[in-house]
Amino acid sequence: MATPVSSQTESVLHRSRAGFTESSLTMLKQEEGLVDVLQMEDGGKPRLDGSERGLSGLYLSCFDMLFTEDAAWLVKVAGASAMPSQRVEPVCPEPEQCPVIDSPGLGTEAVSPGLEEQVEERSLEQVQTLVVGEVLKDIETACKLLNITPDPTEWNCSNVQKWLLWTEHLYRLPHVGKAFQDLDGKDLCAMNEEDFRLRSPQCGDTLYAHLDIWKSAAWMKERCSVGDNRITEGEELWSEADSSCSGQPIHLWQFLRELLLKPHSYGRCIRWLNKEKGIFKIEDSAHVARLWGLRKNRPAMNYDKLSRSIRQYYKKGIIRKPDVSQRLVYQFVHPV
DNA sequence: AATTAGGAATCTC
DNA sequence: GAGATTCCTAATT
Repeated sequence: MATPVSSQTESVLHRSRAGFTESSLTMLKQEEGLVDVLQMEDGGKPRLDGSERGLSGLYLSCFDMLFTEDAAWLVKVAGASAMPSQRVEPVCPEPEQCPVIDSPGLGTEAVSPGLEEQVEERSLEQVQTLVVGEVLKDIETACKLLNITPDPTEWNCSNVQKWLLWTEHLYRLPHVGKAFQDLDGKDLCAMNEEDFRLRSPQCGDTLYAHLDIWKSAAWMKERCSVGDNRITEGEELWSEADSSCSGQPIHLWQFLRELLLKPHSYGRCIRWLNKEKGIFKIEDSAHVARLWGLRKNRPAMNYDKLSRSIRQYYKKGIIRKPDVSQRLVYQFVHPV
């Protein structure tokens, strides 16, 4: 695995304009390549459609969108004629060689100065804003699913373990939770990259980089909210009819709705067949069960039990089987 | 083999 | 007590 980040000791002091440290952004950029590799792992078929993506996945989705919807624009932005218009195959064997979005001087010699430069500058800002927005959204989604706060410094030991499990799960890292036992969020945030490596030689650097992204996001959020009551995009999402801030334990049907709300992240494991009628299909029953188990702190959760809970909704008139019954297809009785 | 259905006991808030 | 979990048997796909 590529070492995503190096020498981040001063990163907190050098937040970029968008609020993310240079190292976090570097990692995000490099993940673009990494994700392609990860998604090739089963049977060599690229999986670009949804779940288990997390930050990198959303980041990639963002690029999918740009490439498919406005390929010409992005090619111009990047100033790279070699840029593919579709991301079907991994574009670069080494992450270091991947096209990056805000490299100073990237492609600048190919573009004439003046107006075009300004346009490019603005486009880069737009891309950066887009990426940052997606990262924030993804962190918030993870928070909802794990029932933890976005700010790592507020985590208790159990929250830290949840985050580790989640990150390991998303990025298919080996399980290293034990190496971080009895650490709360403050302890974790106080650790540097070397500390992470000491505790986990295999993926300490990766975990450190991911935590750095979370720290940066929390830092940004705090900065945005100070003296500014305007609702940010993140907070808007946060205030959706969501379970995690109501204090009430989340219901399974709410959880399923939340997953369905994020096709970007979970479309591969659960998706609408007919949103208007509230008909949805569980595409990966084991994965949805795992997510539910994570959310409820029930490691032994499986689809057998989850589906039993869904069936309890039949009598209550919350969920039913659609008129034409299909395997793994259910219908909300009262679609929104 | 996986999914569906529902009874029943138990757990958790 | 509500809602979810766990375990179960039996039927269906």
